[in-house]
Amino acid sequence: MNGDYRDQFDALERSWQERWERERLWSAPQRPTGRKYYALEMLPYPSGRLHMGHVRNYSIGDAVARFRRMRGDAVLHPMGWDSFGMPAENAAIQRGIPPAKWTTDNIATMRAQLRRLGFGYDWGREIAAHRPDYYRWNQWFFLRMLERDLAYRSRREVNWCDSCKTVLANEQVEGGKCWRCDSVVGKRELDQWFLRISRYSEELVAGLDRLPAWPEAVRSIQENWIGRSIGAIVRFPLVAAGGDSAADGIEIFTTRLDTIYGATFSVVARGHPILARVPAGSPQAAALEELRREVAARREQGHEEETAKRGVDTGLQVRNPYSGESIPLWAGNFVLMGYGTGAIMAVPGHDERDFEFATRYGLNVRVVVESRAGSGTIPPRRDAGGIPTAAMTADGVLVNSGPYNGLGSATARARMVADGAKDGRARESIQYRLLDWGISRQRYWGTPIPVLYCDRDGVVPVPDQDLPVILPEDVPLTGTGGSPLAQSASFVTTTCPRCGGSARRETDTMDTFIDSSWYFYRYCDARNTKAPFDPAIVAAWFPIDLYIGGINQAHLHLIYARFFTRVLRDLGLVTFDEPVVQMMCQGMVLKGGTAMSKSKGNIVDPDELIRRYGADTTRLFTLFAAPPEKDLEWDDQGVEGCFRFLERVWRLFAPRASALAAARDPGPKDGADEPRRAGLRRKVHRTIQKVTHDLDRRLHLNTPVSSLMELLNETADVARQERAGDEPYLKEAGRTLALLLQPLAPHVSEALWEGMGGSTSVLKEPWPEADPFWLTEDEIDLVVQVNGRLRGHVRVAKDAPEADAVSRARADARIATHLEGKDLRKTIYLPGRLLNLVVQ
RNA sequence: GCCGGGGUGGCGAAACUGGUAAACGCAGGGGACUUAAAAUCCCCUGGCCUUCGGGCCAUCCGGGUUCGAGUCCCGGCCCCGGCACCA
Repeated sequence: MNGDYRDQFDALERSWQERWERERLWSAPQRPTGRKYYALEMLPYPSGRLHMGHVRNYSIGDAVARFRRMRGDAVLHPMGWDSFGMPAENAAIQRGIPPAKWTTDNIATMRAQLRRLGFGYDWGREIAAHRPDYYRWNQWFFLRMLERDLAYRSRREVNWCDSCKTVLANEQVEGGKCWRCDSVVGKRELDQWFLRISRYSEELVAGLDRLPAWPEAVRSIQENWIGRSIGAIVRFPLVAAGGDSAADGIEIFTTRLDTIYGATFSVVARGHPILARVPAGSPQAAALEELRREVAARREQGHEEETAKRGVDTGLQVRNPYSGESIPLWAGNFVLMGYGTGAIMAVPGHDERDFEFATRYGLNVRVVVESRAGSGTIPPRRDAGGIPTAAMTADGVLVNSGPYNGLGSATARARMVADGAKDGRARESIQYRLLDWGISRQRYWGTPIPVLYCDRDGVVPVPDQDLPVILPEDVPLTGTGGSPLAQSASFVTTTCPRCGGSARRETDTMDTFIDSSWYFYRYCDARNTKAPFDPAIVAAWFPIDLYIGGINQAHLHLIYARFFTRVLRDLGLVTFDEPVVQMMCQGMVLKGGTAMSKSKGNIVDPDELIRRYGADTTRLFTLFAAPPEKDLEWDDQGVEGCFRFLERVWRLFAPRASALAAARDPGPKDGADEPRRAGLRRKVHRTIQKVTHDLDRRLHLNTPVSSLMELLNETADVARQERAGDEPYLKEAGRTLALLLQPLAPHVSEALWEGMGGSTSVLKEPWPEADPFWLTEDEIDLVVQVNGRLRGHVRVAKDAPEADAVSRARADARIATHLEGKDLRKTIYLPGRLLNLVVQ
């Protein structure tokens, strides 16, 4: 250990990386015995090269993994590749590189980058989604879901990205645009495979309350996304020509049953089955057809829903089962077939949308809820003729509501649904915004969906023993649309396992979010060829103690992962509901105030940083510059600062390393009577305490770096005036620094440790423990306040009686001036901390 | 509009459960070393006033609770994120 840090960090880092791998230090046991820790970071898509977001994510995870390792936990810290997806296919289309080659080349590059950063992964558990030994289990899970009616085929309107030529799940449409290519998403009606995530809506939303160590933002996003509404379904019978209630009718969903006496019309979605009752050839039928055509055309082009509400009077009438009144039935563009029952009762007096619609078409507005006196809600605004000019949407007191007059809204809702339930008019209902997960993709680079179509037997699942259905390689990729697999005759043509006749394979592939919905289980038992994993091994490693990734996955991957876990539970493969105990969402890495991107030209290249400063500096800066969950503004000079810190560590300890290695360790209370040595020892032990607390309980990674900088500064102060006999104390400081640095700058940590006599990797050393003796002092500087304002300090014993502290304070000249001529009314005394003198 | 998260020096940020606001770092200023520069090392750096002892004002704004509030409560402003014809 000598020479300049600058000249040797590269060789030093590489040699320790080799040593970690040679000694297999990150190889986790097949099954942990004793305390375990599963540290997981979101697996990367192999896009080509690592970006700073990856570096930040993985630096945080590696710091925690190294810390836990030194604390003695069996640590599982795996890495893998989310390697199915469209960029690979686009590379093939644009540059003629086979997707598999593009993908494996990128993986090789990025794996080398991860190694060069020194991240401690158990590479023996590496997985890649595009490999048949992984995706066969996607197929296996799909078949299990098919058996349980959790996977089903349905024709419905789906999101269509015309640029990506594929269907998108709702979760993958952001603000009406494709999450991947940002082009406008339209609607198409297609036959698709769906996973019945809606069966778990209630569980998924209720389970959020049992995730206290998840960020509030993630829970809130998921809650909004699932969108639970409590209300009632009410049956409105159709009014027959003669005025009687007909046998059929419509069901509406409402959260405001208390306003039902104000329903002056009803509106159904343009695809509602009741519209079959509109007489063919009637003017209403023609108008309806016109509405459908217009809306469909606009939607296909990606104009989501129009802002203007439009509708057609169907000429049909339905009967309000509470008031008995007959009201007109309309079809409207703003009612969605996919939510609730596809039909609403319209209460324009108390609902803004209904009011807008009623105003446009001159329909009646009736007030049935008045604001409660003194409630602070605004009463319905009315024009001179007493006609409301806006909807009053707040709860209040019922009027014009027959037997329910005078009741509060909440009471009325409860009573009305109970009354309705008795005679079948209404029933309580909870609706969710969350729709089933459409997983069919008309693309090549994904998991083949393991079903086939037989003319005789219909949809036939591929038998388990025929898995995996291998993704064929002889497929022309043109990007012109349609499922590429349909072009491979040898793939499509097969025989039906039931009748032996000819059959066609499904040519769509699975959404790649399937791949990442269960990969964290596979890590536990990554080479299992008989099953996706051994439940006993998963039981030993789970749950994931800490999962780190971007918050942009909150309503995507993080919901799918929770859904899959529940499916696995129902399959008997796991015994818990939630896979992740603690979730951390790291902030973005910005430069110049915006996210790094090629188009903005503000990219910082990890390789360049490693070349100039090394992995330790790169990691240290990403940890130091901001707390993990906040966005990090890149600062080239800040990076220099972190490099300087490591240089200073080196300069302080390298020249004296062998002397310190030879020095004895200080005894428990050695140096206690010498202020500079005692001061240094106190700093050492306080630093241990602070760093441990921040890493263990708070997961703050920026403050430990600060603490270690402080320790270095104080050690340097002592060393500057070094005296004979200081070696044991400098040794303690240096060795402690080496140990505490391991999670943050592991290579320097190892070199320091070795230089000062360590014979093994720091990873095998126990995490240091603070000695309580050095955490307290007998005499302390007591803070003295007068009326809550700092006026000075007095030196007293740490447990001095109050009277002593007060008399010492009075004796202080400065404090005394603030007490002069005033009465001491009260004293607040916290021994060892603070004295507040309240005077008047 | 609804839901969530935030506003602390020139900048990134500290401040554990209410107890010395601004630790640590960056930038800036001054000094040492040097023929010089770089590097390194040391000191200073929230604002205003000062008789150089210190005093006053400061954590988005306005109130409140408290001996004491960046931290707790009420009201408001601004920024960021999510959802948004969801009945």
